[in-house]
Amino acid sequence: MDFIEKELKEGISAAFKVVFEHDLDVESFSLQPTRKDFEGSHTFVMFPYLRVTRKSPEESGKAIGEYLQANTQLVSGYNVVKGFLNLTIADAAWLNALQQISSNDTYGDLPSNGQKVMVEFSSPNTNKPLHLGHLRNNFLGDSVSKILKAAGNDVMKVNLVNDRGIHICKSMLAYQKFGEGETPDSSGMKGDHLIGKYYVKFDQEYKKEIEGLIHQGTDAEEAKKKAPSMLEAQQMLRKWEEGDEETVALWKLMNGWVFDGFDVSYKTMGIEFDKIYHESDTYLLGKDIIEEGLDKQVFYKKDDNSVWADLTSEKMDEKLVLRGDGTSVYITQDIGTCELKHSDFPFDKSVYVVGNEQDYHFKVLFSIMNKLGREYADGLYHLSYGMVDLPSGKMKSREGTVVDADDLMQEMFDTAEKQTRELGKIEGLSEEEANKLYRTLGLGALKYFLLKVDPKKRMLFNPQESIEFQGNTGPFIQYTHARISAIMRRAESLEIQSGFEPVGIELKERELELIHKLTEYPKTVALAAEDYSPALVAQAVYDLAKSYNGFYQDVPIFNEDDKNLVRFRINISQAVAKVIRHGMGLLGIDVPERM
RNA sequence: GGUUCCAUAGCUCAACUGGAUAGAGCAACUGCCUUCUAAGCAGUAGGUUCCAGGUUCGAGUCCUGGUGGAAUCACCA
Repeated sequence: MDFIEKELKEGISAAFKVVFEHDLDVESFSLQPTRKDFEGSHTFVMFPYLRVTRKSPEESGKAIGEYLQANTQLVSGYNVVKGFLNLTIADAAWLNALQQISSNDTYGDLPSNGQKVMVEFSSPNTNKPLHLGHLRNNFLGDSVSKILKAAGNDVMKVNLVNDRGIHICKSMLAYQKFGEGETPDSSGMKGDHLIGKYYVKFDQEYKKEIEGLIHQGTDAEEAKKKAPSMLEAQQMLRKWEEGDEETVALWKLMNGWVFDGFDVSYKTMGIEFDKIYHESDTYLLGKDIIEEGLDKQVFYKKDDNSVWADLTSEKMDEKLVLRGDGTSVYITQDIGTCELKHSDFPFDKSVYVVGNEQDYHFKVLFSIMNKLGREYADGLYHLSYGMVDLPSGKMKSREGTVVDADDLMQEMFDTAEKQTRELGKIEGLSEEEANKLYRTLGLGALKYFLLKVDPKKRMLFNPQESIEFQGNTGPFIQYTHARISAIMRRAESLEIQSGFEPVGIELKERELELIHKLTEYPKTVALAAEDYSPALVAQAVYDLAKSYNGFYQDVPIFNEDDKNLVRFRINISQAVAKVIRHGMGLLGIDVPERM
């Protein structure tokens, strides 16, 4: 909380004590920003306290306002409309706040809270390339990690790669049959795209076989199970699990290609992990915990030897945790992996960035960890984000209705280049600088587009209407930063010293608005961390940039006789740029010095 | 069918967690580049917040019941 708000709340609390002889806990209420149509910046709502004041809302507000104005340096005026007490803060306090912000190089970073947080995201399958949905996942996970870190947590970013299983075998099988020794080098394709091609190929063949069987009179469900391709894929999975040399060699070869491809994509996205888990190493985990659960009577056995968890008391169903033949299912692995993660990094919180289609799975998982008596179970959190829809509906890899991640990023870079050229803004840039700028802008537009929406909500992406560079967009905010950079360059060339004297300055509306927004920024970071919501940061940074552009339009910076005022306005600009850079950084977006 | 989530301007999204006259961007229309970057700024128009009740001084937000949509309810992952 910034000191203006802190002092204000303490003042209000003191006012209640003196005027109404009532103890009002500072933590028990909050102030809200005053609506634009009224005088003032902070508003206190009187309605909830009328029982205490035993006066009309207007009289109560007036009494508090009067006290604050008379007894604090902070409040220079007030007005009461209905039950809303609007408070005006003295210019000196705002100027003081700006100086504090300016002198703080890590403004926006909150003090350490000693909490360890693990964030798991991305978690791709190695049988197909990344698509738009993965982009939302990756950007979200990366941004949330950065926000949590800024909010004072010790953060560990992990990626659990799903590199084994029947879906991988499908690609392998199709490659064996139709691949003819093709490699990423020979085909000129990125490894993940090459493998994806064979995954689609498998599905086509498989569908043909099903149709053939149905034509011969087999019913649909039966045909899906009996199709030769599927039987072969299952056979291959068994061979893989037995460690068959030839199968494992092919698996390693093809996975290697995919990883090379993914590395390129992650690099383009600007995303890194602290640790990578492979499901091929972890898929057998969890069985010993199932044993433990049986001993503790958290689980029970059925006649066929299969093991179950009964969650009916928590309005969920029974859940299979181990098959009758002793092999594991999805949740078995997750139970084991959860334990492994905690022993690797004893977290207070563990965040799973996974789509909301798995809501039920995680509810079950967390409930089981809880029943098993894991003290860390309360810290498990499913960051459940909504799907990205296309106008045609949901994306499906197998049906080819996906927006490919690499293609989309390239399109964004191309669009950025086109727009930059059209606006004639490449003058004076080297080829290398220009290319870097296109990437910064293109990726900024894309990340901002996906992160500005509340993660929990599903969102729509229309490929026909390309992502904008004007309005509420990444490039708009980047542009604001570039503008300020230009001002800083000019200030430097004019040898204007930084810093200003906080006296004799009468704040303009636009200046006050900017400082007010700057002071609220740390609160936004804290709230974004609490809600796991980069959207809050995006909104705040956009608001700030929007305000700055208004200021830029209305208020001259250099064309001003009072040199102290010039320095003050440069100081504001610098502080705004600092917060924009910090906020965009939390979204994983770079800001350019010129554009 | 059960469970969970969602429904706000023509479109994409906000609304500080129950506060004042519901805000931005895009699209449409008007203005503003011989002064610091027009990827900008200012303005016009656009709303029965899906419907019907309820709680409250106050409801887009909470409760109940509808309508419409999505996800999930696998010995797939």
